[in-house]
Amino acid sequence: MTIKDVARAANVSVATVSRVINHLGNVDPETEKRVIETIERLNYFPNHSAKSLRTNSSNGIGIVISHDLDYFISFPYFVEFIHGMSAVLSDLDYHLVISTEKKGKTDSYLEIAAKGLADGLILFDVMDGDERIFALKKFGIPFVVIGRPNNVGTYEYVDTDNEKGGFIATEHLFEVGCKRILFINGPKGHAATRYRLSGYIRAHKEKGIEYDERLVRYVEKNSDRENGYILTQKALKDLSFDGIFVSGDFMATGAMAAIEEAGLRVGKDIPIVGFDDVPLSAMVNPSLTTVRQPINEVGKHAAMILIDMLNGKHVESKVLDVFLVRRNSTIRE
Amino acid sequence: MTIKDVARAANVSVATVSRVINHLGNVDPETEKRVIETIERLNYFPNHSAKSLRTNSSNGIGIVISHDLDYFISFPYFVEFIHGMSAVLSDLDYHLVISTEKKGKTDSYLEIAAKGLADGLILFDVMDGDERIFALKKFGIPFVVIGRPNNVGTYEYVDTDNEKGGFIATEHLFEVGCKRILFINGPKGHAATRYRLSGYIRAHKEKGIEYDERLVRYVEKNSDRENGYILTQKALKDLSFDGIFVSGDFMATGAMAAIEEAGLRVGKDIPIVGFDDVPLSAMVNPSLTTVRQPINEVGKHAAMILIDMLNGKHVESKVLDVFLVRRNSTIRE
DNA sequence: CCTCTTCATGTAATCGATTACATTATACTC
DNA sequence: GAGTATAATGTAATCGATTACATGAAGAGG
Repeated sequence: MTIKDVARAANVSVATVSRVINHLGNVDPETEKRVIETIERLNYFPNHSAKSLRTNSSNGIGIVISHDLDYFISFPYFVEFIHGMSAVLSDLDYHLVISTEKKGKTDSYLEIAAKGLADGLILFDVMDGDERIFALKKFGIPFVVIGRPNNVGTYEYVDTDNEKGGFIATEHLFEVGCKRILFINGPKGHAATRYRLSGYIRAHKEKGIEYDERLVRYVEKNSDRENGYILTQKALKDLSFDGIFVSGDFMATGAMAAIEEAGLRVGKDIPIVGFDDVPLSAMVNPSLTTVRQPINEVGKHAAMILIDMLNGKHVESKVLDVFLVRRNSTIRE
Repeated sequence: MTIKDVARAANVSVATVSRVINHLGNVDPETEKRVIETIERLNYFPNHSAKSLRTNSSNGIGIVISHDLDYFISFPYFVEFIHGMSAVLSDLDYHLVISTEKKGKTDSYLEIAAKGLADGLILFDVMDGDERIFALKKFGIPFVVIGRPNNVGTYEYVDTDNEKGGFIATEHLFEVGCKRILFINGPKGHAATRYRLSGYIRAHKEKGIEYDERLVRYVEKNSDRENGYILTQKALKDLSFDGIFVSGDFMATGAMAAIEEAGLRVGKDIPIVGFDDVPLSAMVNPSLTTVRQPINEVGKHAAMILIDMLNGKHVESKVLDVFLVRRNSTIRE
């Protein structure tokens, strides 16, 4: 079933069919109607490869996922992100192309665009100094970064306001009476880790409390429950603190477990604030006060910005607001 | 950068370059070396659309996600599933194409294949009697179904052993002394719902306990915490039971909350078994005994079967084993 | 009634790969 | 050394769309 078949069946030329499909005008309403009917009757869909080849554009947006599952797990909202993107993409007749970084190969992200499988890329696991950004710019491949990594030159991005997140989490802990707040942060080298620390420090400044570097701990790699547990246990031995801000809800549940195991009560003795607001956070006991990020919106904006770039429009990076979800882990009563 | 540029630069014809790229042999080792070097020097990647157009195959596997987020949320392992698929796909040089069901349109799943964007589809939200299956067969589009819906003719599928899951969950509850087990099942019309019920019934038969239909409740639509809570509360009024099997861990946390609110203790008074083993399940208090499904493997097998189909190989549907993860929600002590 | 637009439509080149077929060179058989 | 198989390579058609350009008809203006 090709455009020729449709043309024949509708008794017009392929050019006319193409004009109808692409709404280019200059077609007699009568003819147009006949063509549309024929298209539907024959169940014709224009061949994507042919169109793509001819127009030199694929209408695909590429995502490359790293080979190890780690990052996936530490990005609990991946599905929500994809869904946010999808809504925009399908409205504009784009689709998502997902490729996986092959073992041993490191340039799948380039390949997907160079091949013409995607017109642009979304990068969502970029570390400070990531050299992929330079490669993409060198090859002139449009892309949008989720987050704001350092030392990678300039680029368009969509991020949540991690600085504010760090600030309101810390501020809230001050509000419920904490004085020395343990901060279990994400891995070094991530933009979010840096921004959340800034927020944490700013909250100290505004409160007039001196910032004690020793209270900030970084997870080695994965922000999972296990590491939250271990780091908290260690901190309990090392130093004194009266509240915890944990940069990730899975980690936070680990911290909660360590606190309770030490005979302390989460909330009453040690208030805890998490980050992310994963479904889990409402369900644990006590439920977890946490910072919620509009991940769905991140996906939406990333898609919109990228598509605007592809259409040569002026685009602006975006930082989306976050807010505190108050639950029981910070109630003293 | 096209195959012509490479041919010119390597001083051969496009045919020879193509032979090298596709490992078709009949190329002088000397020439081959020169061509490979040229390809790498020029950073050439064959145009996907051209190849796809000519060979009439896209190397894409399609997934269409429904427009509402509901299903997504009730499929907590979506990411794991995608990741399982991805590993296989990238090894075999396939990629994933994700499209979203457009508002008002209902044939995105057909379109994606008819356009030639994907060579085959994975369907993972098929209800009993879903008419998409018939359409796909009519158009000769290869596909693999996740799950085993009824009344949709024959098809290839990958599923987890939900019958066994229902059985071992129920059996375990009998083992810890339950006699009347409330079963909060998923929505009617889903294959998993049916199979889990069969397992539940079989466990009764083997134990010699009469199966009481009134103990089985179905959630209306979403297997979420809210509905688990509501159904359990209602059951507490309606009937007597001494254990609960909940067809989904999110729902199970709702059930746990309702039980505790009623002044009963989960485990000691009312043991509860869930299904899915989402990350949450290990973190709630008490931790949830549940049935674990190898979702990653489901993704892997779905990809393998579909690709085998595309290559005209003989394929066999697959049912993957499940197992019980024993935690504290079924400890009496 | 002749010229000039404008509209509706068609013809054919084109995008970048694959591949059937042709061609040449080389090696092998007897 | 003639005949033939085999290897290495090239030429050109092809996939299915888009689109520049050509064409003819109809309407406008004088």
